Amino acid sequence: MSTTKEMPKAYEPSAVENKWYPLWEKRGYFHGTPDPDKKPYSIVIPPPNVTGILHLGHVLNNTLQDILIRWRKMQGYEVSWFPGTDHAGIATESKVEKTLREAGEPGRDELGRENFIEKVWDWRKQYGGTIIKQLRKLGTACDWERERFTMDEGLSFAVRKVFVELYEKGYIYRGQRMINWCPVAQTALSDEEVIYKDIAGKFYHYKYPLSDGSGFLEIATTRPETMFGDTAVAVHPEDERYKHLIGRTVDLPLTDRKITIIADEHADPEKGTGCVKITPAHDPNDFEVGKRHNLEVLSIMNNDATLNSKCGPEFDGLDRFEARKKCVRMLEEQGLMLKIEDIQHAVGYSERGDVPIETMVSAQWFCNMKELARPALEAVKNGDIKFHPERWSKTYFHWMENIQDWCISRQIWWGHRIPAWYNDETGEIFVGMEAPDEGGPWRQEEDVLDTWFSSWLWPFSVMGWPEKTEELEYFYPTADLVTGPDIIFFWVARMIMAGCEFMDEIPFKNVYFTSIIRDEIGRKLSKSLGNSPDPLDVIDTYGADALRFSIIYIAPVGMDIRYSNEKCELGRNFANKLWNACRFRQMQGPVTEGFRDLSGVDHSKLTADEKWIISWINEAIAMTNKSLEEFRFHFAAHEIYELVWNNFCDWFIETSKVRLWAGGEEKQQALQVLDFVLFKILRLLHPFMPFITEELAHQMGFLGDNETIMHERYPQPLENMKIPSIMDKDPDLLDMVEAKFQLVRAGRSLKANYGIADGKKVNYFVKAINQANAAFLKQETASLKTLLNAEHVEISLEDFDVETNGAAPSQLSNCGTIYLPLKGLIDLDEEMKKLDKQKKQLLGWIKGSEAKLSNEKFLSKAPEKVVNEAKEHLEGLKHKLQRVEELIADLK
RNA sequence: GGGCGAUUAGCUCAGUUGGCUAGAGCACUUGGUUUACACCCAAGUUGUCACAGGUUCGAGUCCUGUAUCGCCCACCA
Repeated sequence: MSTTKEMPKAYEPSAVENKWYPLWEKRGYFHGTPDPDKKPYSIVIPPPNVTGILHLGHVLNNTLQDILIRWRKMQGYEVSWFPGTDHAGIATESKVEKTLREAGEPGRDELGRENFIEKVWDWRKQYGGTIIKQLRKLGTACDWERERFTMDEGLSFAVRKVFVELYEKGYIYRGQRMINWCPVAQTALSDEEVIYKDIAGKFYHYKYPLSDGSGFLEIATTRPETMFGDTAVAVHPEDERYKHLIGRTVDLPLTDRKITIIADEHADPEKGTGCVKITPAHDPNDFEVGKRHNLEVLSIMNNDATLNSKCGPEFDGLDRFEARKKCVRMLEEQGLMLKIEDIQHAVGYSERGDVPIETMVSAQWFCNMKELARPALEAVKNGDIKFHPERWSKTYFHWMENIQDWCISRQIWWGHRIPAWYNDETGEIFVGMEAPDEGGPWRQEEDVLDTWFSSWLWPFSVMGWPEKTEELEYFYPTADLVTGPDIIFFWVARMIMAGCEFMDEIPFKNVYFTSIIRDEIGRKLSKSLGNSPDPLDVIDTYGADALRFSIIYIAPVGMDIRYSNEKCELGRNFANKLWNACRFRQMQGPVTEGFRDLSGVDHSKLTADEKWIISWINEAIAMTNKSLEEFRFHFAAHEIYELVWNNFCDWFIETSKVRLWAGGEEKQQALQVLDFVLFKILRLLHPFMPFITEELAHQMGFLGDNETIMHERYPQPLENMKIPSIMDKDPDLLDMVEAKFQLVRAGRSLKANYGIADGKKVNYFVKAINQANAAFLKQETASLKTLLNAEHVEISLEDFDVETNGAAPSQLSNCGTIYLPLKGLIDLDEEMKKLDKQKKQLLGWIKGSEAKLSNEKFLSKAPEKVVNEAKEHLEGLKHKLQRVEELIADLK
């Protein structure tokens, strides 16, 4: 592999990204096959809606999964990330309807069921792959050969099988019940699809006159138009105000009906007027009251939420909100309206249609979840499944412990048609995998299933269930699930239930809940607000790696992210920094043989700086692996960022220049260490920034044309690498290296304070604090000269000679005091001020420290280690004070 | 009404079983084209850790309460 081609000065992501992804895919690197010699690691993607286009939520979510997949793969697991899309019944159906409408083509009802469904399939063929293509731009290592769609043959078969099984068990049933109805999509919805919003509304108080003319009842409601469906008025049985009226009737205004006053505990004497109008067909509570009292269930609404003929000719066909106005007006005209109050109240909205839903009674299919919930609840309680952050389990428990029957039928066409057939002659219902083969007037159920009724099988249906496939055997259960907390009920809970029920095994061991992404000022990202950046634009501008890294870097665990495109500069700059570090290395010569294991280096000859960087990389390796184990992604990102930028680039590369410029053996060793560290960094970073790391590993000559960084082992702490001489921990040595850097900072600071350009060569004098440091610093003179950009650095145990050199500005550090002799140019006032300030500060700290150490209780109760540290600390402070006082004396 | 979370530098946030003289990035100030990088380097400035109590030798970290903001759940007429 040639490494002589010069790298461009700045990293240019798009060419690199477009080159590698197709290669990776073509070479099958993303594909996992059952291998008994390896441990399996699998993830199923939360299938995006087939109508979807990539947004930042997907970016975060899929980057996290990709990090896990690539990391585990490099750790030696056989991995497979099962991708696919969800048919998203209501969303897709309305999307296609809209498309047809806009194209002026015949609409859904005109086309009829068969033709319309065909149109949806056409649409899916044409546009359904959009998000899948977009995911590739992000670099996701999905096992594309295993891509599935929730309406594929196999998955549809699984859905039918599950339906039949649950029906036979008696969990699934058909019944007349109160459901949520979306007037826009004109279908039933599950409870989870209803979003409650606090809305400003009116509270209407008006009269229901007693039929005998002896007075009236005052009732209060937010929805007067539902009065056409009233079949009773309820009062509390113990309510003294109304007790005597129970059993009598009122004249229902605007109608010619009389309704009975009934006694029911539902009526709360404390609330409103204590009288409640009962509308069994349109209110869940009233429905229950109606059942208790055998009241007529009087439906007054059409499917599009207009009133029906039961409401009389004046209201028939009128929209519910129009009807409300008209009702109010008529009540006022008839002198029945008492008062209208403004109130804030929660109104259920349909997720899709964004209009208030209607609760109404309807014949639908339901699934009783009680038994299914039991083992699923247990699985999280006993820790078989862990939530991260853990607190989400509370939400889960609460929902699962109060789980309601799931309304699973939808009055749309796009989806899995319910495998039930009605015999109109006999009234029989047949439920089975296929239509009943005996003759007869069997008619299949028109309804389809809730989309989530296929999604909840995803972890095993993608692997071929109910067939006992090799994949299922090997990759199930999956390891980790990465998803948003907003679908904990819709999806996560139900998958756990389905896994326990149909596989007899949990579907995943860990669930990581991602942050919710908001804009800079904390608003949710949405198309209508126009605050939702297109990730593809971001990738164009900054690069996929930059986007990935930035979003991980800024994502706090379990909290919302405040995102803005500018934040991607962080990732872009980081990528560029890494690029240039490699570029620098490459300019020094071809790759060395020791880039994997430092094999060309006599370990006993490693310099202090080299040991220092190796110890740091070791630390970073340990921390990164640990952080990923714990799903602390941003921690890992910070760890690597700091390693690369602060430790490697700012210090190590700079100090290694001494040895590189020296040439010969010294240079060879320096190159080996640089290669060794860089190759570790690239591998460490690969899961986060897959493109640039692959590119650089090749550019640097670490890998050949037919190799990939994905097949390299993820770095492990060096203890496992049998390089004992590197790891013979010499804590004093590492401390001395740190102290050296501190000394360098002090020296640079002196320069800056005196307005001397950083590049100007100067002379320094260093008084070391002791023999050991003096010896060390002497040995490091060349390094100091380079780092300080100095002509000369004199290391001594003697005092700086004020007599001959004149007073010089100085700075303390942990290994010595550094002086910048300026031949009389010193600003004495400034120096005195600086030293005075330091002295005051030191005195303050010493006082605090002494107080602490003279506290008997501290000495007796604090751990010995803490006490000793405090003592050492005080010694250090006193020593520093002494040195400051000497400097002050010198100035005088 | 119940539950959960947040409150730390101008902004966005770290701070993992209590040991901090409270950190990072961005922004800001000053200087800099040193043979990797101006997507850069160097040197700086910036804080009653929301408030009030408590536990402790020691609290940003634990406990109680208060305030503000946000999210979720709940059938309220």
